[in-house]
Amino acid sequence: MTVSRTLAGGRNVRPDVQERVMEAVKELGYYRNENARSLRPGQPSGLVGVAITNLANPYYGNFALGVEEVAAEHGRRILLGNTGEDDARERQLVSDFIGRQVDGLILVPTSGDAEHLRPERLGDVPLVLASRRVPGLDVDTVLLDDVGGAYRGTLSLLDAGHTRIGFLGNRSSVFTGERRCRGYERAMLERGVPIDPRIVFRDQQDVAAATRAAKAMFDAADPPTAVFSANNRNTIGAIREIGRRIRDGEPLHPAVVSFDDFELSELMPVPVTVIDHDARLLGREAATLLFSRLDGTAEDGPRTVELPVSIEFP
Amino acid sequence: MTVSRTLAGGRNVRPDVQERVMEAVKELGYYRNENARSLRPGQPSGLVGVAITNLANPYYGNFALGVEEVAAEHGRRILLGNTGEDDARERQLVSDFIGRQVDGLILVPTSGDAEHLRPERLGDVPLVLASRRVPGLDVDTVLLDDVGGAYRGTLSLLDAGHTRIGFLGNRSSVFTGERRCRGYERAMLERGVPIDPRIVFRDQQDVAAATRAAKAMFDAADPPTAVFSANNRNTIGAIREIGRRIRDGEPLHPAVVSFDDFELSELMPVPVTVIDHDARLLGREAATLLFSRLDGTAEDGPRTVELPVSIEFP
DNA sequence: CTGTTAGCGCGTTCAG
DNA sequence: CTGAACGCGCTAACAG
Repeated sequence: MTVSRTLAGGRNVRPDVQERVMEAVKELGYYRNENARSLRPGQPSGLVGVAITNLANPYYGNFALGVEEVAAEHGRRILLGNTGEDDARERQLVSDFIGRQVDGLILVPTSGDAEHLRPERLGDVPLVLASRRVPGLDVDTVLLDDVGGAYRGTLSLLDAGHTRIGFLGNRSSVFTGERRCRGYERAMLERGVPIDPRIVFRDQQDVAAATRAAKAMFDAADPPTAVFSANNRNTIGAIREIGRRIRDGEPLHPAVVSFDDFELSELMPVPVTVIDHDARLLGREAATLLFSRLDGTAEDGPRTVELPVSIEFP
Repeated sequence: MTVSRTLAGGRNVRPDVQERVMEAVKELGYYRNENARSLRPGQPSGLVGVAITNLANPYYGNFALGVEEVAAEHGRRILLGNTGEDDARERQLVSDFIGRQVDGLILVPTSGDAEHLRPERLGDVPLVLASRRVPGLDVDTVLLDDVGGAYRGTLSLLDAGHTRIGFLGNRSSVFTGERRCRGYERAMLERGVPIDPRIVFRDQQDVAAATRAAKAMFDAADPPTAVFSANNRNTIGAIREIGRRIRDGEPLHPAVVSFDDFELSELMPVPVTVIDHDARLLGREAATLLFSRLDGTAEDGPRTVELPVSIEFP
């Protein structure tokens, strides 16, 4: 008991006894068992469960870093799982996290159903969604200004005089894919520029698929003079294809707007406008939302934070 | 008790009772408390502590992914911490991990002392080091073939006729920085090409510093005709500087060899040879080493796995 | 200021 | 096949 009190800060323990305790702790290599500590109901475990879709994507690595930083500032540790866009894996991770008594959950949901995330299934474990929403689930959420960013990016192409603007993006079941396409459509509609479905490609989840889509786009009868790419993977694919054609001597020189930054964008063979944002900040924001919930500092209803994006011209 | 038995597989429980249990579990949203489960000594917690230096680096994101994958295959979860190359933070993370009863530790050590990693401090928690070694600590380790890769990369430049080859790398206290420089030196020595310290820069930890170093290198009296870059961060910095000079009209066209891959390397204004390797595989290998130790399948002594690298010419 | 009692949720062990 | 007793390490609550 005296040991417990000492390690808990030393209230009501004689200083000399505290010292003897600390000495023994060092000597024996004693570590307090954190799991036993949180056995008693109501005691926090100090753990936060984090499930993201793809750690190999630098975007999510930065996101995880942001979460980890804020968690550390609050003396918490994170349990990390990778879902790989797999519903079943997400469900499994969430139940395991709950079984391990996490104090809260931060999730980049894979676009499935919401059954396993309902409050009644989660008990009183607070949940924060990041990057994407889950239909029918009204909880704290951190998003990017996808629609606004895509809208402004597309507008910049229209302002430059382009009227044939191709689109490359995620499949529409992906939340961000849908939103970014909406921003593109809104800008086009607003300016009365028709959208040609033959140069809109919305099914590419990796660089290889994006390269193929770009190929098809430039092989079309009336190829676009500009491309809006809705994410990093599609941008890399598009530029890879454009670069190949330029090396092969094709007189091709489309303008590119990319949602998501990438390194050395200034050295590309065509000018690239970047819609930039900070994944680490998104992670920090998600964690901040969660901890305000845990501290009881939060307001009642579910909150949504939408982080701004910035546009960087070449 | 019957519930416990049912959830443990159902041995010695009547099938109809099992069904009623499962039904109630679903109805009540019951989750077995994994922490209480591992309270009894000798019971594994199913947790692995992972500490890496910088999650924002895609290399370590991939590494973490590899570890997570193998851990998941073994029914384990990972506790993830970011050290940011900070000794104190690493010590703190390790003790917390032990307090949480992790079954094992995987660590990309920050180059400090080894006191807190000694077996007597760790109890019987097995430790695997990745990417780097800790002086005086003889444990299971997964490394890349840094020396060999740097050696072969440098040779390829010498074979192409270059005799003034600059070097950009990490500070020498970083284990991989030291090893990659050794490979460079070995190749130069072997061919009798003198190393000019005025074009050897070994102190750059980020892109900005690398850009400055490249600037100094090309501003030197007798600038190099080729550059060996010891890691991704230095490569990006070097190419950024080279690209800027080419755009400004300088008649500059150095060959570049880069330890670490990066996207769109084929579109660079100068040809880039890449020494490529798989961080995810490194993570998988580290986890495999750890679990073989946990299963008791491992041999006695500490093992070192050195993963090969591949050289990709432009 | 220090020690005792009790109970958190689980699984091992032993009785029925 | 099912249940009761016990103890894992810890701390809130209550003596002393």
